[in-house]
Amino acid sequence: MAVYARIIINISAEAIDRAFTYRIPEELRSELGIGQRVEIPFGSNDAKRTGYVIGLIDRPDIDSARIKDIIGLSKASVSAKEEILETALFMARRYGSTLNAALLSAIPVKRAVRKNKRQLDPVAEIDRLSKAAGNEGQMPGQSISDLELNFEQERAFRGILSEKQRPCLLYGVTGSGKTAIYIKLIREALSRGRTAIVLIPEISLTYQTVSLLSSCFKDRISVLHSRLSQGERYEQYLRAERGEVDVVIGPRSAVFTPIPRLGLIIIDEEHERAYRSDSSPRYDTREVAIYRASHFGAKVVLGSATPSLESYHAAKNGIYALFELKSRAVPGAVLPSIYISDMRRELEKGNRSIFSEKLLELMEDRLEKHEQIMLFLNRRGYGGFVSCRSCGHVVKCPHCDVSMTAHNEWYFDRAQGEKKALLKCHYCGYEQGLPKLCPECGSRYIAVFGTGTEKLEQAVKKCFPKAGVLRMDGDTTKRKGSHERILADFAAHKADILIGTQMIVKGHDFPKVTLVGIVAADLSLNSPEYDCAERSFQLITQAAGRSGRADSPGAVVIQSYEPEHYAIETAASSDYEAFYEREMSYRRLGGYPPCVDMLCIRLQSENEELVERAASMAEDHIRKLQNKDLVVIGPCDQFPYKVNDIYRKILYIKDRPHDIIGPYGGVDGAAACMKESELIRIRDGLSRYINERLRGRLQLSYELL
DNA sequence: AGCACGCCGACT
DNA sequence: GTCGGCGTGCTC
Repeated sequence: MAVYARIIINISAEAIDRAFTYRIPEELRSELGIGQRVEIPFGSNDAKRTGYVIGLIDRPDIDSARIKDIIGLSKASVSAKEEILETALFMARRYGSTLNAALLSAIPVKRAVRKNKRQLDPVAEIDRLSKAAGNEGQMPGQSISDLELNFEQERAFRGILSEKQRPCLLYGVTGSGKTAIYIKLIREALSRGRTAIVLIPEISLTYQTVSLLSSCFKDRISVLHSRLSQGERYEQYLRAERGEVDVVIGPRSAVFTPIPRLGLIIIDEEHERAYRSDSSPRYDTREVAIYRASHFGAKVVLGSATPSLESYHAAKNGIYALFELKSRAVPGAVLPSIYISDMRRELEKGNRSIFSEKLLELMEDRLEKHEQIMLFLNRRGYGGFVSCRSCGHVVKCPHCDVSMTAHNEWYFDRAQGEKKALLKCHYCGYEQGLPKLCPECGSRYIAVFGTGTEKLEQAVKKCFPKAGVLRMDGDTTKRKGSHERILADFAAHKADILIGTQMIVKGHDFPKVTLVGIVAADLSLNSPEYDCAERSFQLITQAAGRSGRADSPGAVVIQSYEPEHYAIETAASSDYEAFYEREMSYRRLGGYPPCVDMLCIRLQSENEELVERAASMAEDHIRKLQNKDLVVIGPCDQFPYKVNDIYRKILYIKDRPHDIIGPYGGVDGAAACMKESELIRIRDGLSRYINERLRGRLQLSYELL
């Protein structure tokens, strides 16, 4: 019986980011196991701390006189299954976080469920919400009891089953019935006595999938909602651990569910950004899922209508197995006809409105036929920015390095005792009134430029006064339940036109929608990220995919000032393959992922001088490594440079371009080991180097792209 | 992270 | 002469 335990202390600091050895008291020796949470004395004053047991040993590995005794098991004892523990340790390695931070994100903290609060059964809750949204948990034309797959679906299903080793990428056009395949796969896993995890980018945006799955697997399912309290979440975690459920649905954190006999992980809408964690450890859920699955005998299925370049690239190189669905599942449903409106031409023709002639014409037609319309504009608020036409001054947020956005609401200016139009900062929420005079030059010619959803709504109401209009964006969905309310009303055809941002394009299925207008397709086309074309392509394709999902044919109008851009052209012709080729050649040329591995180091501090010095030190240090395979880019300002009075710098390090990529590229992950060790080397040296020279509040984080 | 040890400036 | 500044190093 082991006498000593290797323990990670619950402090997230690099300096103590390693295991410490403690003696296990006699009475604990039989019950103590790997993954358990214990209390231990730490430091010169023997402060009581918690820690996780990550290993058991018989002989001391240091001078035994220095070894202290474990105090006991922690009361908030959530013991991690070895599977979860190993996955966490992998994350620390791969993403350069501390071991403790990795454990914290993989293991929930025990919290009591508040008893006075009405306890919601998450499944019932989803059912209720999806009923409210008018989706009776059914896909049009397909009932659940006799889930029949068409030829393509059947072929993909069989193919995935017979793939024993590799992760499977299921690439199926919008409306092709990927969910039906998921259900069949889950049933198959259950029939073998195995369990499944279904990952979705965000519960509230995927009622469709959730309600369909929950009606199929009734009481053996657990849904991890973002609205669950920590206690409720913990309870679901325990249910899974005790083997009371067979299927867990949830956002990225659900990949850590300690469900026994895991046989299948499905990642729906695989390309979504939400699968990357935005705080340390900045893990990529897809990689974590693949790690867990491949080490513990489960299968991974990634599904998307617009696969990420990484995944498609991996599939093309045989690292993933590829399965395609090229047609829509509902008999008679076809992909929509797509029109591009060149807004420069519209201007030439004297059309200065928000709508192109084509869009206007089709809107009239649909309203007449009593069909529904969705208008997508990726900017909330009334307008874009506020600027002075006389001197060019732009009103900026005092706390962030971004322009303020005008809103169609009143703001009461207490200092001047008058009502003004509201200006909001979309990064920190700061509000102020629209100045009457330019604060810079005093001119009266201060005006709002650009168009947001509020202005679009105004324009629609003016053009079609009889049409029912709903708007769904960050501002109209702030209150709890308003999200569902809007969707339910639209599904019940209480409105003809739904205007909205990103959130209306994801996974909704409104059979009566036969027209989708993409009002400003190039809004995000020229943002400064290397993958902005990919994101635009995905957004346009997903938005277009909302049209004509049932048997009446749909249309899509894409409005753009840059219609010859390949992301728009290929999205319009629904040609993913062409987009992929163009985008890959650009990534190859520019040396961007997935053609190279890229490490992104973010530095932030309230002290501007500090970030700047730290950033140039970081650069200095990496250059000194003299590794010819590493290319340093930057440091440069992160966009926005300042958010909430915190200054942000970013540094990119590219690894030598190589063709075989992907973390678990090789079956044994040889490629990954090289990358991980390089990351650790950079990280270790880096923080020591910076800390030697600088003191003060500086945050460093790492992301691997 | 937190704490002790240690070596230089202005103070009861 | 001592109190206290925080730079440095260690924690099983």
